[in-house]
Amino acid sequence: MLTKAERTKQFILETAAPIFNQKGISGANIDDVLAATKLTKGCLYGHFEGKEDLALQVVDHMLNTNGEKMLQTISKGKTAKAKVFAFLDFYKDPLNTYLKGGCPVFNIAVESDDNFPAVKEKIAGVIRHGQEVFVSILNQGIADGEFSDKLDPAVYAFKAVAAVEGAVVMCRAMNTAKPMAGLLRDLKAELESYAI
Amino acid sequence: MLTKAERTKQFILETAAPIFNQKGISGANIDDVLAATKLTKGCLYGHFEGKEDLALQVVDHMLNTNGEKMLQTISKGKTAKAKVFAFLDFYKDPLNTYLKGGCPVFNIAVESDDNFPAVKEKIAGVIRHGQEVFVSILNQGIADGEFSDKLDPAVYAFKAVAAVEGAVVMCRAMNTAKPMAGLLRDLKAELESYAI
DNA sequence: ACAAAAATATACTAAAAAGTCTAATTAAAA
DNA sequence: TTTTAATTAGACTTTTTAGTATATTTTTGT
Repeated sequence: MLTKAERTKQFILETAAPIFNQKGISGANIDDVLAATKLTKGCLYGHFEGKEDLALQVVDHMLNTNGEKMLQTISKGKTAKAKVFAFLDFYKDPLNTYLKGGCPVFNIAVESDDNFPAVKEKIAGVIRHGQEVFVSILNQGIADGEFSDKLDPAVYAFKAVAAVEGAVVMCRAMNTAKPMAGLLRDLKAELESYAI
Repeated sequence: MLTKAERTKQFILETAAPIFNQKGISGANIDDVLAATKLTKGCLYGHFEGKEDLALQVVDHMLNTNGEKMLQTISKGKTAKAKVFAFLDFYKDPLNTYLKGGCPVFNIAVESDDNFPAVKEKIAGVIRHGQEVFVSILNQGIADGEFSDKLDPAVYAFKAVAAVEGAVVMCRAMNTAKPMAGLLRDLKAELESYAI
């Protein structure tokens, strides 16, 4: 069983995640977290060295959770095509993301870009790894005779992720999920055009 | 001729733009702007009511400049295809954007999403308008017999912008422009596949 | 059940950031 | 060119936010 302190820390991370995802690292403040958790400074500073430490651990928590959710989603598909479709469908409701505030990977990527080099490095790793997984799924699909070798895995993987992530931002700004539906249909159709 | 005050204000906006684009509205502070402009508080507060007013006007300035640059870029192309290609090439060097810190539209979209409703509305308008322009260019291309009517303007326009904007963020995070090149080639090839 | 250790509450201090005020300088119109 | 209005400098105040220190309570192992 988890110790009380471990549970408290976990609780802080989970409660702080949507705050940081929505307000960003610069925009979020300690008092927001205290208000949301209904804990006090003494408690929070017992678990984290300061705001920077908290932010870093919240970021880690968000990225880990996101990675797990993604992996779980993809693993539901048996074929390469099913995996890619599952990935795409993960983004079908950009206005109601599992974590309030949209995709943490992108949100953090934008904010960390010129401000938090350590965080930026972490995000770069997440993106690179995601691309590797995506590419290897497509390669497997080609090897299994599921797709023609005319399909360029690296190009499709990058386009799919970039488009879908960009679409989340655009849909959220415009407050409509409609264009996302068209995009997902299109990306699926393109992949199917390589089906053998 | 511009009055001195007008020039000073313009100078402040131009100097503050990259600061806000890189650090965000929450992350940027007045002292950053004062340091960069080498002006003093009295001066700055003579031109702006406060940080919020400054931020709003900087955002406007960035969006206007971006819109002009985009329009200018697109208008260089005579045919619909040339216009779209020009648009796409606008993003070919995501690591060295004309405004330091990447695309202001996306940066602002991400930050304003859950924090600055007024700014978010403005961004939504910019995105919507961009889509309208893009779609009408493609429609013109179809009308002119440049493209087959199999091309779905709304879908292509949304995908192109989402992908290219998403790609900017990903490339910047990973610190490489390489995948962008592949994406642009792919988006161009797809458009050309509709050429008559 | 009890003692030691850990966790939490509260009041406090420190630092950073925003914003104000008055004097001086400088630009623009008569 | 002079005079009035606008602009700018710089020190000051206020507010917000981060962080600390100590007392108290609660866990946890014996």
